[in-house]
Amino acid sequence: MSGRGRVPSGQPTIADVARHAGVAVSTVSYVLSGKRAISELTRNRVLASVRLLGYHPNAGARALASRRANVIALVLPLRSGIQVPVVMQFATAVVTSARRHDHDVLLLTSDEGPQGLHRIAAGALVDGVLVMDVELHDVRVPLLRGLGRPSVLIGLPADTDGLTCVDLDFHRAGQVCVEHLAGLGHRRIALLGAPAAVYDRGTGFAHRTRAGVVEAATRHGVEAVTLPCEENAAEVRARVVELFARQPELSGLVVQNEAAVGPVQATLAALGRRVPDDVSVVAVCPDQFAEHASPRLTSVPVPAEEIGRQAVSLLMRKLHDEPTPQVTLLEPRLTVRDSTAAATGTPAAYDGRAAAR
Amino acid sequence: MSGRGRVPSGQPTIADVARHAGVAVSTVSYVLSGKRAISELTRNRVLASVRLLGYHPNAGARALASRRANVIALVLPLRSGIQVPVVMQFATAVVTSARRHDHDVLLLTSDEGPQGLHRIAAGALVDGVLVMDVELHDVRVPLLRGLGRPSVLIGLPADTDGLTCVDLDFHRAGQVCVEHLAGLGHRRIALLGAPAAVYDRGTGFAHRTRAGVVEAATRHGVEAVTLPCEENAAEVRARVVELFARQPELSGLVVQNEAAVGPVQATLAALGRRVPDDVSVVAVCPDQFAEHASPRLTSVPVPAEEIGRQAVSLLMRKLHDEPTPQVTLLEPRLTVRDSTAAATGTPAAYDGRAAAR
DNA sequence: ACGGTTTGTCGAAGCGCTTCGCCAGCGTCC
DNA sequence: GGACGCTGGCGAAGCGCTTCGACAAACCGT
Repeated sequence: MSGRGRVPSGQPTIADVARHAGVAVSTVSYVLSGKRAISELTRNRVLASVRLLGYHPNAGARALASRRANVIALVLPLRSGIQVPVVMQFATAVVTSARRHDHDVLLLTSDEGPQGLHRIAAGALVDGVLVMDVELHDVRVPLLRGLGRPSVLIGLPADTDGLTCVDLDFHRAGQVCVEHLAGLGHRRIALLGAPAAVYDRGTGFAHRTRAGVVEAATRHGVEAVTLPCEENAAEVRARVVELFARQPELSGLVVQNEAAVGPVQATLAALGRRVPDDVSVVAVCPDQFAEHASPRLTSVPVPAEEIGRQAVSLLMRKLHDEPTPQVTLLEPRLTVRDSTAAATGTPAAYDGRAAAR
Repeated sequence: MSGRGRVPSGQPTIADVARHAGVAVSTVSYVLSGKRAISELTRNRVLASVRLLGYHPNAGARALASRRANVIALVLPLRSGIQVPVVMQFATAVVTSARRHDHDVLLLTSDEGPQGLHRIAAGALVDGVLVMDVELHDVRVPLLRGLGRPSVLIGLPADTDGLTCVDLDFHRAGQVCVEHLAGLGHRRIALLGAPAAVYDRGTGFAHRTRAGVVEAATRHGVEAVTLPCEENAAEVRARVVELFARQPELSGLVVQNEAAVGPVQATLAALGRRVPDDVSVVAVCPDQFAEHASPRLTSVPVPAEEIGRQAVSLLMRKLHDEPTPQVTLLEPRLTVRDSTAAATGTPAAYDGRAAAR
């Protein structure tokens, strides 16, 4: 009379495997998790049954019983001024790394905002959270602190206390670009940066790069101008023209704006300035992009893949209650290609007080 | 003596809510799901307790009991020749729509391959699957057919039997571009397409666009050349130069390759061909991209957002066992901007047998 | 030969939720 | 006024898994 009979799911359960292998359910569980010693003989019988029946543990049941979902959340930005290909690279690196740690990735967009994070975490849908594109004073930071689940940030907020953050060392990246140009003898350079909105909302990487550029320029006695730059061709052209109007002797350009790279090259060509003969260009952009430009660009790539991998492994460490550093900054590396060359300008152009500006 | 005492999770459970509201657990459940009538009075008491305690249902428990995870999988490509920004737009549209249907999105990359899909589906981690970038003879298609979970494909495989597919009508898109150019009087045009690899692996959109272009050209008595095109600037330049070598009278260009658009414009400028005075250019690319180019490009955008929304709502329909059409093709729309204009070439150039080729 | 470990396995108690069946109380209709 | 149908609510049985404690059996040293 008890036949309440819900339809069986179709998928074999751990009980089916146990029955088929002639062991207890718990034994199957221990074989699969390896949390207790099981004899070779039993293990093999169980594994054979698993394969034969095509058994896959039910994720919900597992999560419920073990209090671990084996899923992490990835919060991606979808705003303007975002380097789309970098985000994609990053996302795929995260998914791939997470899989290596036997986790899946739940995708969230920033626009669901803080309460999205809360919902996910409180509902135990995910064990931890990866947040990308963190701003200096990000509203999500306080939330993350009290989330009750481990999290790792990509990017550096102003106050990193109690957090775990990973990012490229953009300050150093700015320096590296300048040092490269300075080493080639360039004495008047400019940084063509991200759109103004990106600076305005306090996005760390833009500010840090600019600071690095300015600092290194000062240190090397190089005159440096920094300018934000929108992402449309006309605007880029205007900015470049403006730069050369302000400083005709300009011979080095650092471009941290993927969308601007093409237009910059076009504009320089139109102005009759050859790259790298008259103007050297260093870009902060993905390697692939730099390779495909013409001439191939000397660049400092954002190592999205490595940041992704690092972020995941830091998060895994936190999930296992292991200690993690608060801040992990990756060393930038500059790849020299065909867009930079030694300065040819008259040395007189460098009058010794260039660093003053 | 029963105090086996696992640590309580910290999060309030449905039992806590029930106790606090002075009702049965099932009543709380019914209030929250709305699956049975509950009096206004009780409902309000329960909802108040929910808010007060900050209750969020446990996703795992819910999935286990209801056999629905309220999660869908999104399989994204990470191969070359992929229009990255389109993919991103698409992904965010999917996440946003899914949230509107009270679902979350699990991100998979194609490289985990078929067994990744199987793992996810068999483990009941997701209720349904969205697969992007489907090829004509995609290995995943047979798998999807036997997956036991609903799925929706973005893109059109050769055989759509028993499937549900959404895509832009690329064949029509090809036609629309040609019709626009033909309408402006252009009689010799070319399609600069995706990288050769994309055609080789049988990616539907590339083939369909090309077919549409060829078909419409034939129909309108326009001479059309189609050429694949790699994504680096030097290669693009070579292709464009080649095109004009083969056909000096060329006055219309359809570009279906986002990365090529910039270099195409640069090359045309270098060849002394003005856009749109000498050559009209139509691009198949995101609107944003077309807006940011200079001159602004007449374009047929891939409506990633709408495809994403459609895909999600089709999947939801399948999850509720409602019937869905096998193929949903979205009508392309062409936006005229500044890169196309009436042909100025000598009418003599059109000798009446142009359609022959 | 006998306590004491170790090793391998089992049974059962949940994890937090949904859903089914049941029933008390009411208004309704001949 | 008794049979009937609704409404609103309750209790309990799972969903499929993990994990704890128990416990035979094998193995040890003495």
